[in-house]
Amino acid sequence: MSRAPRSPALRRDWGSEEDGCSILHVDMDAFFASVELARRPQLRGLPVIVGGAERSVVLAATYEARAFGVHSAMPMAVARRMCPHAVVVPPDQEAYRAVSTSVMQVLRDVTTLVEQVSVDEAFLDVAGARRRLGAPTRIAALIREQVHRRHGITCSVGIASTKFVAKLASGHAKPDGVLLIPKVATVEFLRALPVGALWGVGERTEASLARWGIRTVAELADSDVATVQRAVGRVAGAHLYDLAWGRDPRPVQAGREEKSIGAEVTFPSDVADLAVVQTQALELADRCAARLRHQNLLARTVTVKVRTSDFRTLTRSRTLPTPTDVGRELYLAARDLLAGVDLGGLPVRLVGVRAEGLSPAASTVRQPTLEEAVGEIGPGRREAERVMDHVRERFGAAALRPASSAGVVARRSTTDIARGDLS
DNA sequence: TCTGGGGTCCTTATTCGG
DNA sequence: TCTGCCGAATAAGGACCC
Repeated sequence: MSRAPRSPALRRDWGSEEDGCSILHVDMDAFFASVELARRPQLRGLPVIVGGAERSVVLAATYEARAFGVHSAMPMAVARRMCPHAVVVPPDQEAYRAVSTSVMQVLRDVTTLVEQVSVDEAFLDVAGARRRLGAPTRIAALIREQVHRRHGITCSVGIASTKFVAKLASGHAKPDGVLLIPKVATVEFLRALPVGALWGVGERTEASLARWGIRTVAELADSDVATVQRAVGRVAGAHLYDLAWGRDPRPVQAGREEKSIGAEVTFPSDVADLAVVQTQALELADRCAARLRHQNLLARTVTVKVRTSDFRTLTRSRTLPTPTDVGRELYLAARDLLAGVDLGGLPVRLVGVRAEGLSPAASTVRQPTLEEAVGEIGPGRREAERVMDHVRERFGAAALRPASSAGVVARRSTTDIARGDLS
């Protein structure tokens, strides 16, 4: 699902020397769309778009849909216009996660050195697996065969001496291919690319570099480091310069820890009533807290995010006196923060709640807060939320909601309740 | 054309304690 | 006691990635 620019001409034979090329980047092809096709074979050969209803973007598109100019992150309204006969499938994150977990297991059977980057891609360091399984190209073939046999989906693999080049290589191997960039060919491969291909160069950075006459990786590599740093900043400049010369010392890191857990929603239409925004925040805080508890983590900082109708994004954050995994505590902080945001009289398009400063619950000392002492929140509240976790586990996420966000549910017909629905 | 939801990382400004 | 400096922590925003 990478959006980095590619040059078709670079999908060629760069040599077969595999020594020093122990990094593999495995990337699923049109992942969400492929999963949908695998379980609905009648859709094969058709332009298929995975995406939500109104006010959303394309999450994945089959190559048939891409032929019409549809690509991921494109507004759905635009995609439908470009390809009116496309089959639109709503996303099923649970199904994608399940396939992802199974694919990652295939990779971990190759080596323990697997760094999962997202739901559909991962880096492997196969230096230690060579004796057992053979050369990297052979390992890549093995992985591709296994993934296809188990799930009926294809993936592409990039093989190189560094993570960054392996990732670019997998992008150029797509769809359903393998590309090896021998160590000696690295710089030549990179020079042909536009700067936008470099990791960390998006629209803004690309424009900044262009103002200094830098449009290709070759131009960047041939520039003075100081010039690049003036264009994009000291740290980023030095980093980009190194990447342009194929220098990327970052190792494959297995088992990276999460830094934050968040949830956000875009309203179907903009909301002017702050009470509605706060009620939504309650549900989001609850979701965050449930995930914290599920992973045995506590959060120290709460951040709220608000996007106004003019697409301006504001954030406000607060560090709690003591770390928590209680939804009520996250919500109280979020509610205060929301009340303090100056929206300039504009209605709200999106609201989000994020928990940051995470630490393992087992090793974090929790001091009772004043609110806990007077009983507003605290151990009792925490136990209640744990019970709710169990109910949701058994009866589904919709089984329980905070009372103040249950207005819609309350108005549902009694037949739902008669059918045994707990809400 | 009209822009999701999940994140990470970096920069800059401010505050606070020593 | 006042002032200045420094570093760490916090807060806000923004760019970027999939």
